[in-house]
Amino acid sequence: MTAITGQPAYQQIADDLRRKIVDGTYPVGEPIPSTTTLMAHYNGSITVVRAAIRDLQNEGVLIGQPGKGVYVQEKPKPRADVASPDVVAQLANLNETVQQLREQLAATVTTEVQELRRQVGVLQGQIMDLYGRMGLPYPHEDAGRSAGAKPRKSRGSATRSA
Amino acid sequence: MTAITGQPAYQQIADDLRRKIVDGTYPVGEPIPSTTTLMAHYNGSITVVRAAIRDLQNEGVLIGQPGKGVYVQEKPKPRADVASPDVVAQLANLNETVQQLREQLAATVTTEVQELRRQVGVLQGQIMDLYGRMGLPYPHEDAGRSAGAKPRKSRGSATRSA
DNA sequence: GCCCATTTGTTCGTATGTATA
DNA sequence: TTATACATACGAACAAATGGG
Repeated sequence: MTAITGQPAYQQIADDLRRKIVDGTYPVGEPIPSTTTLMAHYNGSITVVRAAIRDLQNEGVLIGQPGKGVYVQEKPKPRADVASPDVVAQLANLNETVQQLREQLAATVTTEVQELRRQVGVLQGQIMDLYGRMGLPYPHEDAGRSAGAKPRKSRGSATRSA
Repeated sequence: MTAITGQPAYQQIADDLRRKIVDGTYPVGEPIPSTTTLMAHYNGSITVVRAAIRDLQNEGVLIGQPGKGVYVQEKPKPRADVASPDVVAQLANLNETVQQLREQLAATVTTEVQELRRQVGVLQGQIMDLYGRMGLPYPHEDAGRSAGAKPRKSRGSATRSA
């Protein structure tokens, strides 16, 4: 269930729980699903689920009662003694998340897609070679596409993962 | 090292670290002992030591830097008012936005890349067929590069789609 | 009152990833 | 390359509290 956004799974779960608390999916004063249920829902281990719950408990959003459940706390956060990295931290976290998403998207495009394009170029070169050997003209299957007279050279070792 | 005071070991360790930070045993700006050292000092498992450190990190007292250490953080003690409903609503909105962005990006990228992969596979099959029909060897040495399968060594079940 | 299933809380151990030196 | 250190994640076990037979 947790995506591959570069963010830890337990933070993703914590954010999702936070959202569901704010929008009323988990009403104030009532318990959220049990740890076992959440494990099945997010398809995650007990570690990440409990880490997410513990974070929200430290923030004062949730409160656990052994033998019963984890309840949504009515009082928002009357924390004065310890600073309030709460909202600021969440905002910073979200900004960083967006940044990471963009970076990951760029990385995916620049690696996967470029590699695929390189392979297409190689294949086009091989096709032209075959048609040349057969003495046939290269059929420009697609209008407008000049069908690259020169396949991308891409000599030497391309991106290689040992 | 942790006594039998009815309090959890990780809280005792957290309190002890807090005390040592306040009294200057661990000065501001300098790192506390490593996790391994603290494990030996308190004669506790890595779990309780890391739980204590994590609590202090959530409180803003400590900050960890992977590869270096966990440093005592200077705390200006903002004591600001917390969590106006306006900010909460904005946070919820941002969380939802990020969630939707993740899904959209994942879907788009996967579909595009998968389509490219399929096309490459078709082309490769056709080329090999053509080379075979002509009785020519498939030029592996020239440029052909099979970059489809990446060896992954995922151990347990990490993220499955439910 | 007692047993039992459920649930949270704590603790143990371990593996892996990543950053730093 | 190697070693250290933090961060995340997996799994397991036990205790304590709760509630229903």
